[in-house]
Amino acid sequence: MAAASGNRPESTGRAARQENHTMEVRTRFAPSPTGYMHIGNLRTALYAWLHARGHGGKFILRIEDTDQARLVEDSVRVIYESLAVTGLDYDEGPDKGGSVGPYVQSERRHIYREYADKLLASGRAYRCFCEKTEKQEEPPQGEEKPGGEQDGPILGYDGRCSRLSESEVQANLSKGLPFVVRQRIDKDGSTAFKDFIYGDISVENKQLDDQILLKRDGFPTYNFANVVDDRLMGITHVMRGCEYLSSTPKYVLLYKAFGWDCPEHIHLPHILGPSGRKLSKREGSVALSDFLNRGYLPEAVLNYIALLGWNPGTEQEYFTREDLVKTFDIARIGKAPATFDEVKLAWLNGQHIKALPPEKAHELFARFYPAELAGRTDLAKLSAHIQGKVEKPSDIPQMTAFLSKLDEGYSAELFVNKKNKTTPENCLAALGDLKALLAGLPAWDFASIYAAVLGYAGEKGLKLGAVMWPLRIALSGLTVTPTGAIEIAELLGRGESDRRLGLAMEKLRVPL
RNA sequence: GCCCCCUUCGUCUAGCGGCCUAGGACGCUGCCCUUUCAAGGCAGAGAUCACGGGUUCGAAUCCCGUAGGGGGCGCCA
Repeated sequence: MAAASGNRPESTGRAARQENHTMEVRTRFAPSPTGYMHIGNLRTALYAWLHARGHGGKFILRIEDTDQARLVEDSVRVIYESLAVTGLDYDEGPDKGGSVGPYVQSERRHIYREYADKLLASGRAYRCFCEKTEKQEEPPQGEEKPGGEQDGPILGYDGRCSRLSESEVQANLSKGLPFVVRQRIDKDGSTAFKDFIYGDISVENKQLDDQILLKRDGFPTYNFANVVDDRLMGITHVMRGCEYLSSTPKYVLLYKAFGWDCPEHIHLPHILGPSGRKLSKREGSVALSDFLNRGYLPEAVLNYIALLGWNPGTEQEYFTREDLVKTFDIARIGKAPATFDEVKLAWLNGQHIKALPPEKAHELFARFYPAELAGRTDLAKLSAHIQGKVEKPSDIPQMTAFLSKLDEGYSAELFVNKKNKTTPENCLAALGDLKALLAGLPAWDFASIYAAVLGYAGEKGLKLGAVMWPLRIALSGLTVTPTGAIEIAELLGRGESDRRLGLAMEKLRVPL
């Protein structure tokens, strides 16, 4: 106990957070099959996985498919693939088995019914025969709310069926009326729990609705299935987004109703999109596949999202998956939401690309080379040249377009550069000399071309940059290229290099 | 509307009462470099720690309030 704060609620500062090491750590990732892996969910999975792996515990995959209306075909496969590609391996799951299965909620309906019956028997739950009340649709975005007074839905269920007599219930039942099972919540007092990240959270019970446990179709709600499953599966640390923070007291009440101890609750701060709202599809990429398709490495994505809401307490930012396992600590998860910044992700991706063995980098880049480049240049060599500077492989087609086709309309003004003291005149002269020099070269490889250019610069008393500048532009039509000028010449080949040099000279003969 | 949570450079963050004239990273700017740009190395700009009160010899750090932001209030998860 942190005594520093006297008899005030305990500090939620990091030093005050202590872990319970008495039992084996079991964490779970419990996605619902939506058809794609949301980057925020992936972070939740990552943290849960890291915590299990870092403590020699078990990581469990559970599929939460209790919403029959929203089933998306093939979406469980997306979950498997996402976890596989990111290396978040699980010890128990639908396709792995385990002693507390099944691991798909739709296959556990008899279990939920059994537990709902227990609650019904003890009076902690009741049958509700009321009409279905669904959430009304939000008004379309950007539309004025007339009167300006109708924000938010009206507060919950009035609990009328909780007062039904036993005979009334039996009568309804024999009439075959459909019903849901609701949790009976005493509206007096308040319910508190201690979140590992956010500290003491307390909500007045009158704020809590008699939540539905079993739906009309017999499927459990998330609320109910979650509590039952986490308990039955022996989950010690429940990690999930903090949108559940204010409804957790309801879950706590459910644990109490069963006479169960609560697991450790670890609510994670949100990841925000550029607008400051929860990261969502409408403002850019949220699916893991979006990032993978653009050539982000799974490990870089993991590295980046790990840092969104967590930090190691050191200045290290580059982490392999194994580094993360060694370093990750739930005590260093923050409370404030974090904005997703693709620019920094790209930088980190560049760092991970640099660390790749050259074959692996080439394998990654190869997916992005335009077909027309394949026949013209040595792509493996190109990959080696650009490995140090590619951050986002999906940029490759645009970065390398000049190699397969020169944009001949580039402006001769590009040759003028103050720093290198280049003018159209001296560029023309240099290019003329170089063209002749290179044409006579016995071998066409980097070393030979470089030696020739270097020799020429020395002979003329020019800075190398002053020679490279016009050469680069002549060969590429660009002032910025992904590789050095010599590499370009080598990749282009003797004939094409010569042609481009000639073209540049023609351009330079026309006065600006 | 009611409830819960959050608030340090543009962004991710360090910070747990004196080490803070607030540190690091991305981005930005500049310099260095016998390949321009990039990469790499170095340097710099950038935060009156949301605001206002209090506690204290001393507060970014503790307390209270205000504002702003986010989330929840579904037979969705």
